[in-house]
Amino acid sequence: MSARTSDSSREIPEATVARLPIYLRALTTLVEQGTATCSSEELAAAAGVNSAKLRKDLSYLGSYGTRGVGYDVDYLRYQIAREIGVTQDWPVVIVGIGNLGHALANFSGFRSRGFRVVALLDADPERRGERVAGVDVRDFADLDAIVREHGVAIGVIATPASAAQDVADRMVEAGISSILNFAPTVISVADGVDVRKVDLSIELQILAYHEQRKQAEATTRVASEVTA
Amino acid sequence: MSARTSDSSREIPEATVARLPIYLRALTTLVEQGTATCSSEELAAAAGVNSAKLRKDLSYLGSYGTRGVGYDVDYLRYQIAREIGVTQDWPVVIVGIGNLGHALANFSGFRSRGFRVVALLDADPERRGERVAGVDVRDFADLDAIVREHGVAIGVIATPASAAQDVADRMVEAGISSILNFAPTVISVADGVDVRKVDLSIELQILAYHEQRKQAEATTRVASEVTA
DNA sequence: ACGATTTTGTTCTCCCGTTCACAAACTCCT
DNA sequence: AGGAGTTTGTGAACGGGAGAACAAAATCGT
Ligand SMILES: NC(=O)c1ccc[n+]([C@@H]2O[C@H](COP(=O)([O-])OP(=O)(O)OC[C@H]3O[C@@H](n4cnc5c(N)ncnc54)[C@H](O)[C@@H]3O)[C@@H](O)[C@H]2O)c1
Ligand SMILES: NC(=O)c1ccc[n+]([C@@H]2O[C@H](COP(=O)([O-])OP(=O)(O)OC[C@H]3O[C@@H](n4cnc5c(N)ncnc54)[C@H](O)[C@@H]3O)[C@@H](O)[C@H]2O)c1
Repeated sequence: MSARTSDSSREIPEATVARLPIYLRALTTLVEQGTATCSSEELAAAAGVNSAKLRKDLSYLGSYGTRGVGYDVDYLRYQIAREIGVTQDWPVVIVGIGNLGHALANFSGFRSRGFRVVALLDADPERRGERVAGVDVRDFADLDAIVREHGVAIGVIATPASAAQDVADRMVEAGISSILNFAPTVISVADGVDVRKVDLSIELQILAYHEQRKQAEATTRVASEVTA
Repeated sequence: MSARTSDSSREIPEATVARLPIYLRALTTLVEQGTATCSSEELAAAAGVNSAKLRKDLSYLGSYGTRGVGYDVDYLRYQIAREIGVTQDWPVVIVGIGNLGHALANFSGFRSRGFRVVALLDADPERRGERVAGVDVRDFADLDAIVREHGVAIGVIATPASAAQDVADRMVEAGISSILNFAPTVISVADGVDVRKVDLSIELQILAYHEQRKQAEATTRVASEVTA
């Protein structure tokens, strides 16, 4: 028997995967408000998307709604959490405990959303011994042991850009196969390793581009009104 | 004469706009290394994209390369910077000076990439008087005055999610028209205002999804090898 | 029991973005 | 000068995602 497609064979489009966490969050808010059911229209509004898109996204997971009624908030929330994989807890290591690393280590959203910081690592001996949010800062050289011990699959890079590629290489070597990179540099990894980046400067520059356009637009409008 | 399209009328696709900052960074690195010219192949490799895509992206800005030679690194860098709008300096305000706000205020990448933090604002009186990276933490109520004084167009939200929508509303009211939101919540704004979000939890959850897939895949592969 | 009403799940169409492939344009060497 | 070699800029084909629109399925009221 050929197991060509895996048993949970539904292939979920990347664009949909990126939105599932948003739906999950919106549903969690609804649960906290005591809402039992909601329509695709309501949930879409809460998530800031088109309702047709929401329904299509959910249809990739299965048929969890009831026509004429809507979705059971708690049930749908569980189904999405299961699909994403956050019903289990993911151990995470953070490398580079400077300004940003401290903020990340203190970030409560990790724990509450299915992630657990099992180690904080830094190359600088000065940093060590410090305790951030209940976790000791340890030597970067301990990476292998920690990954093996906790079965860590996800690593966060918060070092300067110059160190990011090296850290990524060491992570992959240690067995990590998903990396979230905060350093402003492109890192390359072997096939099968996922890298996502969070880049403040890029986001600001995108905003600046549109801002410039808006301002140019406003200027030419005024100019043309004057000449009219 | 109808000024239907603005004078710099080239409409740059959103996907391209999002990549221009990456090219800009790669070019800056090349300049620092003393490289005078580079081919689309080299630059694409540095930026982590396909070279055909790079060339098409650059073609929206104009024809700045030389066939058979490549691109003049410094010239192209300037052209991209101008197109994005980072040849001028953009004043920025950060609201919510907690863990993350401190890290952002200390982030050197702001200054070096065409942005200047002109104010740090917090609603908590306890925070005030503190000086972070040479800027005083001030009352959130001062927002209007600061925006007017410095002509601020870009605002960064680093408050808890519960305050984000309110902060966004106040920002827009004050005249800000581009917002970078770090709070894990959807904020809605009037037409003409751009919002971009940076969301750590979402990024981690996307990684978790793929990680789960990889692990399931590995398990079924082992299983089928055993039965084979 | 049955029609009116609501809301999902899905099909169909359009558009944007990616990639291939190649002619045009430039350099360099003889 | 001219041909060989390189590299850009772009036309064309292709794939995936967004949104409109609607049939199917459920509830509710009578
Ligand atoms: N601070 C921010 O708000 C912010 C925002 C966006 C991006 N970033 C990026 O995040 C990264 C970290 O920023 P930061 O402000 O925290 O910098 P930082 O200098 O305060 O901290 C960097 C830390 O990484 C450690 N480090 C350096 N090399 C290392 C290595 N090879 N292995 C392990 N640890 C190593 C250093 O000892 C230091 O503690 C930078 O790349 C920065 O550009 C920061
Ligand atoms: N710490 C992180 O690494 C991290 C990562 C991702 C996202 N976030 C998000 O960023 C936000 C800030 O995180 P944090 O860890 O810095 O939280 P924090 O509680 O340390 O800081 C929040 C700050 O916002 C201020 N504030 C609250 N309401 C305000 C208002 N109405 N106007 C102005 N200021 C107000 C508070 O006084 C406080 O100083 C949160 O939404 C968090 O979920 C944080």
